[in-house]
Amino acid sequence: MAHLNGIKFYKSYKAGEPIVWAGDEVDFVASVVGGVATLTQTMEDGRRQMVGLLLASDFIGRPNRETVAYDVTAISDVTLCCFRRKPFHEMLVKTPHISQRLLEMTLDELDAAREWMLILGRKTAREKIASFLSIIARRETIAEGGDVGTNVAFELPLTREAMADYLGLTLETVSRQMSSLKRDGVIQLEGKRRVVVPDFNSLLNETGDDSDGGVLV
Amino acid sequence: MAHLNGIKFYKSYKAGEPIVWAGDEVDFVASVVGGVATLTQTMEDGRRQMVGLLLASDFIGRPNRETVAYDVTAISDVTLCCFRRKPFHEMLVKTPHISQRLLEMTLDELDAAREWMLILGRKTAREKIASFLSIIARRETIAEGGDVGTNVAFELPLTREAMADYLGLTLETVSRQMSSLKRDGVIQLEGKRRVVVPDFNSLLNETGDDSDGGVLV
DNA sequence: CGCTAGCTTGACATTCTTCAACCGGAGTGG
DNA sequence: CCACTCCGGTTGAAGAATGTCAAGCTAGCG
Repeated sequence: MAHLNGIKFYKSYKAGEPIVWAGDEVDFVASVVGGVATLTQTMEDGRRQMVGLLLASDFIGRPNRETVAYDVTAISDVTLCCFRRKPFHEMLVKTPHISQRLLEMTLDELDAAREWMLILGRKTAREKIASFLSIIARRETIAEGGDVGTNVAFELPLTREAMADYLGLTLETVSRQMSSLKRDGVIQLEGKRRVVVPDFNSLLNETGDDSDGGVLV
Repeated sequence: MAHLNGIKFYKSYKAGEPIVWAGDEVDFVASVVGGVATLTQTMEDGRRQMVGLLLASDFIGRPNRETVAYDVTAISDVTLCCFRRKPFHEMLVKTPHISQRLLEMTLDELDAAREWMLILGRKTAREKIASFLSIIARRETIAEGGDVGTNVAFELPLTREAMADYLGLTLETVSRQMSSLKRDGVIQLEGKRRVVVPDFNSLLNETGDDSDGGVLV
């Protein structure tokens, strides 16, 4: 573990700055220290789908691959803790503990991707927004070591457009559904970005997910 | 590796048979030997999204988890090679090589899931079908050690309904788009399940993906 | 003070779903 | 042997959800 410290270095990016483009060769892997970054795929005609939302402690890159498959973009000011790929990979081979940890993290991401697939493939626009909000609420409050009680408030890390790319919607639809949830008293907005959830369960009811299965671990 | 053989056993399932239900406790992990199985998520009201399509050599289960997060269903006659979870997990700890291999496989699955997310979130029905067909064509022909030349033919492992669950569509839309691709000469159908692709590039053109980026590794 | 970026809202167009009818082949039982 | 039925699939017509285009709003900033 101490050896890990020997090969690490930090990089910072301003909000909006690209970190790497799909197809780029990158000689490091990294872990997010602070800020928010996104993984996105773009089609020729400009349609875009977010495929990863990276918050603190999330991992970027494949130990074994030289190139990156997705655009990685800093969406707020971001700091990365980077490791040169080669020494990192060697260490991975020597330190089974780390590769097991990495496996666990990857399996978690895979689970998240699969939940995301359900959202993209089968949920209505309103359910998509509600699901997104509850996911963010969970991640934010868990990051703060808090519990998801009845009264939750948090800051959206994404613009409406980025939310649209996350959810496979247009930004107009996102905006309309946010307004609709607000009209119906499910959420309150303080400014454009701060969301207050007076009753978290009523938000969960809007997600379309198995109700009260969410004991909120 | 020899030790692995000591703890393995085989199980078989008939087409249509459930292998495990989401939430079940399962004391083994497994690898698909033959046949096709699916991972699906179901919402209360019956909406269903496939989140994994398991062909030969694909892996089922999490080394560290007792319960399973998705419904696993045999969609053709399936044979699994199973390992009791505990000994498997112990072996994972002792044999770093295996956990690295598993990490690679999981990262591949994550990449596949992300490609899938683009399909679900941003592609039109026609593009979804074309993408699905080209994915299956690749997997089938690669499995047979073949190359994806100009003239490709393969058997669909899924019913129209299962394709719909894969692509986030209704089965009617799947059927219509299959007919449309056939009318336009992109594919030919022999019976309901066998697909002939006279010109693979023209199928790729319909996927919406970056053209000719697909050098078909 | 006016501009711009991010957002909201409206009117209209499009895509996909929903509901319904129908088709054909494979079993199945009388 | 022949109707019958069931399953998977196809097709049509109508409706709903979401996308598209366009206008306008607000806050922050040069």
